Amino acid sequence: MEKKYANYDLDNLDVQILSILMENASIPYTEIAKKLIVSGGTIHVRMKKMEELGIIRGSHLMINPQKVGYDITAFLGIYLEKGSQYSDAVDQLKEIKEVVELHYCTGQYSAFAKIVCRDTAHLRKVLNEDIQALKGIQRTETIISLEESIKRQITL
Amino acid sequence: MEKKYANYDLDNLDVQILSILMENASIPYTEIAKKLIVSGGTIHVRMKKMEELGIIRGSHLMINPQKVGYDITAFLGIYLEKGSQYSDAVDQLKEIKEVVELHYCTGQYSAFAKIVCRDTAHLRKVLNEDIQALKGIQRTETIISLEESIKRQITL
DNA sequence: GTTGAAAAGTGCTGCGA
DNA sequence: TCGCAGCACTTTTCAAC
Repeated sequence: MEKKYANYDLDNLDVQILSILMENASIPYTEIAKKLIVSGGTIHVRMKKMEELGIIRGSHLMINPQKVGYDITAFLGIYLEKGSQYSDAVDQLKEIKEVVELHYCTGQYSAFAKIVCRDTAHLRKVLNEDIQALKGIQRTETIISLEESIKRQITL
Repeated sequence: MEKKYANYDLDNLDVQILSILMENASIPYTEIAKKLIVSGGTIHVRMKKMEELGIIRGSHLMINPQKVGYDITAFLGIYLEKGSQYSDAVDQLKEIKEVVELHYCTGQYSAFAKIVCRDTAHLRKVLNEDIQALKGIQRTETIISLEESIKRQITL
C-alpha cells in the first residue's frame, strides 16, 4: 500500500487523474487515458473508486462573478457573543446566499466568512440588514477585496 | 435587451442554464434542455456564447482536500513593507502552491491569502520558510480554520 | 434565435487475460 | 486488477423554420 496520500491508498495514477481533472473537468476520459498510457476503462474504474471514497465532491462550472454583475468580494471577521453560538450562526448564515464560505476559526474572530455582492450598495445591505441583524453576532470587521490575484485549487 | 444581469444581455434562460451547471457541471445538455423546455441545440449555442464572453471560466472537479491529506485551511493577513510592492508579492506568492487565493484589499492588511496545508508541520514550514522569507513582507497574521461550515458558489 | 435529427465522439459494462 | 470491444448515450453540427 502506497501511503503517500492520506488515509487512502491512492497511487500515482489516481493522483495524476485528479490533477488533470481538477484543472479542467470536461476533458474526456479517453484523452486522460492516452496521456497516462492506460485504457479508458481504467480511468473509469479509478474515478468510480474515488467517488465512492468521497474524495470527489462533484464538478462545478466556474463562472466569472464580475461578468454576471457580482463585482465585490469581501471577507468578514465575525465576533460572536459566545463562542458556543457558532452552530446557530451557521444555520442563520446559510440562509444568506451572499455568504459563500464560512469558517470556524482560531484567532481574534470566532468565525470568518467570505461574501460576494453585486456592488457597494448591495454589500451595505447585506452587512447592515442581513448579517448585523442576526442574533448572537456581536460585531464584524469587513475586509474588501479590491483584486483577486490568485484563485486556484491545491495541487497534489 | 434585458439588462438585469451585468454588462451582458444574459436572459433568463442563460441564467437558468448557469444555475444548473454551477451546481453540477456533469449534467448532460439534453437533460437541461428537457428541464427548461428548449432543444439541446439551444443550450449548446447559449453555452458557446457565454464561453466566448468569458463568463464561463471552465469546469473544475471539486475534491475533498481532507481526504487527500490536506487537512488545514488557514487565512493569512499580510502586511507589506510598502503597499506598492503588491505586484512583486503576487509573483512570489504564485510560486507557493499552498497559496490558493490571494486578494489585494482594504483594511488593516495589505493583502489577504488563503492557504491549504497537509498538517500543522506543513503549515509551519510554509509560514516560516516560504512566506516569511519573501522580500517586501513585513509580517503576517494567521487565522486557522477549524471547520469549513459553508462552501458554495453565488446563486444568480 | 430556435429546432430536430444525423454524424461523430465519449462513457459505460461485461468478458477475458 | 487491468484492458479491450461493443452498445448506449451525449455532444456537435447544420439545414430549415
